[in-house]
Amino acid sequence: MPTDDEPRDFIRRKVYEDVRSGKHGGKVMTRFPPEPNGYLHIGHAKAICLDFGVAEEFGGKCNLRFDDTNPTREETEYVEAIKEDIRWLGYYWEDRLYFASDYFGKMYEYAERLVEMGKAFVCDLSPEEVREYRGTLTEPGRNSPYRNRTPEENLDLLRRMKAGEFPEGSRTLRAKIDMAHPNMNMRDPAIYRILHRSHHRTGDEWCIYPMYDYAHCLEDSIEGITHSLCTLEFEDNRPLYDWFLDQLDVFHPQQIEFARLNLTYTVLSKRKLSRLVENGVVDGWDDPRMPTLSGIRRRGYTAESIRSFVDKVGVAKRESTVDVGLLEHCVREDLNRRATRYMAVLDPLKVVIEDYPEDGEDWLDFVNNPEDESAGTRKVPFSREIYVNRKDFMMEPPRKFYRLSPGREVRLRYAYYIRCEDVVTDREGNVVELRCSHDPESRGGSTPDGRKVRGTLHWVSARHAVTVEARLYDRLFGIPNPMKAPEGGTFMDNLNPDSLRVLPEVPAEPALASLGPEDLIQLERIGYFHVDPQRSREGYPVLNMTVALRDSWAKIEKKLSGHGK
RNA sequence: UGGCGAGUCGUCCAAUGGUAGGACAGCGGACUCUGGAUCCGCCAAUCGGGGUUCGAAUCCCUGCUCGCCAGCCA
Repeated sequence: MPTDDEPRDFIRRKVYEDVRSGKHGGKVMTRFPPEPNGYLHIGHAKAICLDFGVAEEFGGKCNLRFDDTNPTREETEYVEAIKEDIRWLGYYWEDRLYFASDYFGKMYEYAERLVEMGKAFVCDLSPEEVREYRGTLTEPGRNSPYRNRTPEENLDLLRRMKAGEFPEGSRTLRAKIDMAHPNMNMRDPAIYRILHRSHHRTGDEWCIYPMYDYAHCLEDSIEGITHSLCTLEFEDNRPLYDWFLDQLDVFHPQQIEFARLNLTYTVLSKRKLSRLVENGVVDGWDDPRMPTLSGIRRRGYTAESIRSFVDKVGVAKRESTVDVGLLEHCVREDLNRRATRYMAVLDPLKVVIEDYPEDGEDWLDFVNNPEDESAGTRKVPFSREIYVNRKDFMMEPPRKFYRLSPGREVRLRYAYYIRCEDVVTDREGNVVELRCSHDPESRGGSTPDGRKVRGTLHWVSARHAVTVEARLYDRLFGIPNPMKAPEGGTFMDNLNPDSLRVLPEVPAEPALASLGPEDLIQLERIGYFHVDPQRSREGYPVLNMTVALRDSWAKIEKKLSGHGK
């Protein structure tokens, strides 16, 4: 329980006050209630961190409960994937794994009770008729002609519904509230519908299934949930949540709503995400470009960075869209601390050190992680022919360009100072090779004379290089709000065509060949990468770019070209 | 023209009658063997109009804007 500082948001403040005032004996119990019909995404991470976090902070517990009340769309496959995602995020439900379907019996008993109390009735209206009778936002609805059936008749009908005597969709059990209520949810909402479907857990035991509003409040009540946290769109459902619990006179949790997470350059809805998968825009639910937890994980995001992100985003009731840049900041922050540094050259340009012995070789000390001294050093091979990045050379450098150009001296990271003596071009004038000299005094990366060299380049010894694959990812959508579609278009029209670039033959230092699966690394001066557990093969790691390093040269470059024109 | 909810720097979150603060982004600088990291600084906001008060982002009135709700989905 937070001691010195005040609760961080309105939910924690409410819980804090309830605990202090002794409500529920000062106990806190929450739940994370996913429907097992799809994969979890970063938006769910916010809910998970809130549900589990609040419980943890106030000495309570959080249940994992699958809200499986609709057999037409739920599957066991999702149950396992969801459990894995939550575990990965670092939250534990211990032995508190529940299913709404565990309570079907109890819920049915309660339904009979409502019928006996005259608070629910069996309605024979068709779905179309129900819609007509419901009225509109501005006009009241009309009572169902079946609304006045006696409790005895209703009970008999309900039992026969349960026994499977009626076809799917022919009848419903409805709450008897008020067809003129300004809140549509209170206009005699359905409690049970007939569905002759096998359920992933209860099989064919049931052919009537409870609706969300009826089921959810009872699930919470049965589990003794004190604070039932959900998103804003359920605000209108709260009166109904309370109504059922009041009628039944059972333990009454409090539902509290908060704004769901939205992200720029991203879509976060199962429907839209599945459209990306179905249309082959991405490789699957765990494509590293997907905002699903499995995708993000494969991309190389750490659980810690997600939790830190959720923490920074905060919780409120205002609908908002968080800059995806904040997420990127959070991974960089975490990865900077923990990623081992390596060198690889994405766009190689050959450099020959002319005054270096033909078959010479040198193993130089490379700092594994400047942020973590305990990570130590390793040896990296150097030789006469190396690769540097093509963009680190310019024939005619603009102002403030500190890298290689004719006659210019730069440092090779942890190796030598080299000077560009000559440039080899092909017929079209393309630079194909650089001829350089080196200063033997500069071995390791500095000279006794203390001379200043501004540019430091990463490099790979050609003779020693191993080959890796690099997969460079960019935002899936090209504009901040993908939903802002052109006339007659959809969010699919806003896809970024360059969201994936594959470089199958990247020369890299030898150490990269022996990376373990799921290693988190930094390729110096490029970005953070994650060894793809599915695509990598022995000796040929496939590196997913998690996020690029901040690139202030790119900014300067942009500004220079902007002013130049 | 029904009900519910929300409006604070570009973005996200604080301040709950007493100096509008933090984070990200942006801009400038220092430092640096990653143009990374780090450090310092700067820019930048209370939806409008009335009112109450010594004092209002906060309370009252009024207007405006945005979101959600008419599944036998959750």
